[in-house]
Amino acid sequence: MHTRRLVKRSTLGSRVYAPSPTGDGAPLTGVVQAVRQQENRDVSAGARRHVYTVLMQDGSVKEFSEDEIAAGFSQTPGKGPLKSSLKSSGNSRVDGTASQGQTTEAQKGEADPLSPEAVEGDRVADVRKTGRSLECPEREKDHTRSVSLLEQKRKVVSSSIDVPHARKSEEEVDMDKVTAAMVLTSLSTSPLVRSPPVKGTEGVNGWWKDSSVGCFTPSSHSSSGYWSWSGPSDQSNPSTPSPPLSADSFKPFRTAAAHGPPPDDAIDDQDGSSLLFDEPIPRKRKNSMKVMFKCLWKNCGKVLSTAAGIQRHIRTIHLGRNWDSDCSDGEEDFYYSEIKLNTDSVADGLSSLSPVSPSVLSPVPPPHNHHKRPPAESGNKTNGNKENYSHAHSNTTPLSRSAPSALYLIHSDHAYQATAPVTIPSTGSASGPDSTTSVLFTPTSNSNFSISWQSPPVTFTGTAASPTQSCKEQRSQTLSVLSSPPRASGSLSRKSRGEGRKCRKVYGMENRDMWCTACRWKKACQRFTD
DNA sequence: AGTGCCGGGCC
DNA sequence: GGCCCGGCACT
Ligand SMILES: [Zn+2]
Repeated sequence: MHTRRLVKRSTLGSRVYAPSPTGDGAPLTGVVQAVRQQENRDVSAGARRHVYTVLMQDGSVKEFSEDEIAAGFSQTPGKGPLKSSLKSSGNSRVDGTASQGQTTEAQKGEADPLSPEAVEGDRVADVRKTGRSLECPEREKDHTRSVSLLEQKRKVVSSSIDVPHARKSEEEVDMDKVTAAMVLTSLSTSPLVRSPPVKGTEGVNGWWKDSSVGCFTPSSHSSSGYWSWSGPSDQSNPSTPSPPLSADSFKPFRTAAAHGPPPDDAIDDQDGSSLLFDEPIPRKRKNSMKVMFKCLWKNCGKVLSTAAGIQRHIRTIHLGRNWDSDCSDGEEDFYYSEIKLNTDSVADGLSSLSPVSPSVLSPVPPPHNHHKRPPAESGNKTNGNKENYSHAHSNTTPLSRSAPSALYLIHSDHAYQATAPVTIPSTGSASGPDSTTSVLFTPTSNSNFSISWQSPPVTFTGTAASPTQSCKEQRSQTLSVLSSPPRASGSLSRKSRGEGRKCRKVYGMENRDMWCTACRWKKACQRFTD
């Protein structure tokens, strides 16, 4: 509704890049203090152009023409075709009509080649205007495209935020996210190395920090408590105590969803221009995710939709092997990672971003392989069991190696422990020590874990029937774990259902009275919590 | 089709 | 509150 975001107000207060006085070097940033319009049919812009009075970062005040500033913009670091998230939609104004002139126009001049699905630059200008550290990286987007469709939706600020100085292109950031995620996982889970400091990868750290502040802010908090919650514990969530919008909010690449502004509402608020409210969205538990696989090889951001594809890609392109699909030693696993995204819109963005161009900061590839970067070969031929946690498995680093696996084992173990003790109504199973029970409980589906603790990995040493699948699971788990900041720990983005059996299953409908009350009331089981 | 459980309604 | 259940996500 009343969305009115004022029409393109001037860009006063906006931060802009201006050509460096010396003519060449890096552009300086400054804040627009005033804007003047001049009649002067100049070249490009059409009838009029603006002159900006900019307060430079060094304190001086200068005037720049539209073009100059524009140039500054376009040379912004990343040249990413990134598209990302902005969800444009314009309710009432937003679209291009209104604001003609300004920065937008200039930008368009040079940035559109890449991403077709860009959003309108307008929006960008808008945001920028707030003066607050701008964030959304989507500076260069073409505006040409008929965004009309998009515009129909509500406009939401992108989830990715970018700090002006950050010199990375969006894609780089994306890659880094993935990479860092991996790093963090392996490290943080390692019993030996508990501290977060990821040494040697400060670059990664850097963005991680940045993005967590500006980009994602997963405000997930699900009242994971018992059904008799004692109030949602919003730990230190600075933002509004708003209702649990999305529990599944952060997928690494989740960008502004087609619906509300969930992930970044916090940001939005600060932005001061939160025009939209959350729509009704009655129950949003829907999860139409799409899985993509991204190559983590240095400077390669290839994204494919199938694991096989990406594996092949890595094997042939990066590892220099050429045999076919099926026989792999599993090494490729280390060089790609799975990413989930919901709906197509996002997918588009990713794909468009795949053609990476080597730029300043190169993403750090899977840290643990760090040394083994050069096309190594099947060093440890643990055999192609991709059933594993991609990394950590046949790895060289002792540390990382033990970490994740340990974690998983423990985890599963724990889970079983919880259930095992339960006395199953049916048989008395005369002498049924652990072995018996375990057998009993082993769920056929996610047997990866359980098996490993019980019997030698022989099981899957052979040829993994459906590697991708299990792989997938692993990864997703991994990702979700790390994508959530430490504090949000308790709440996973979702509660991967299934897992342990609950009262109903254990006791059966017949013995309903044996269920815990929660179960009886169709609430979250209290007896068998996962 | 079955399970787990959220959101709600009724008392 | 206790209790029940519609309905949905997920398997
Ligand atoms: Zn129960």
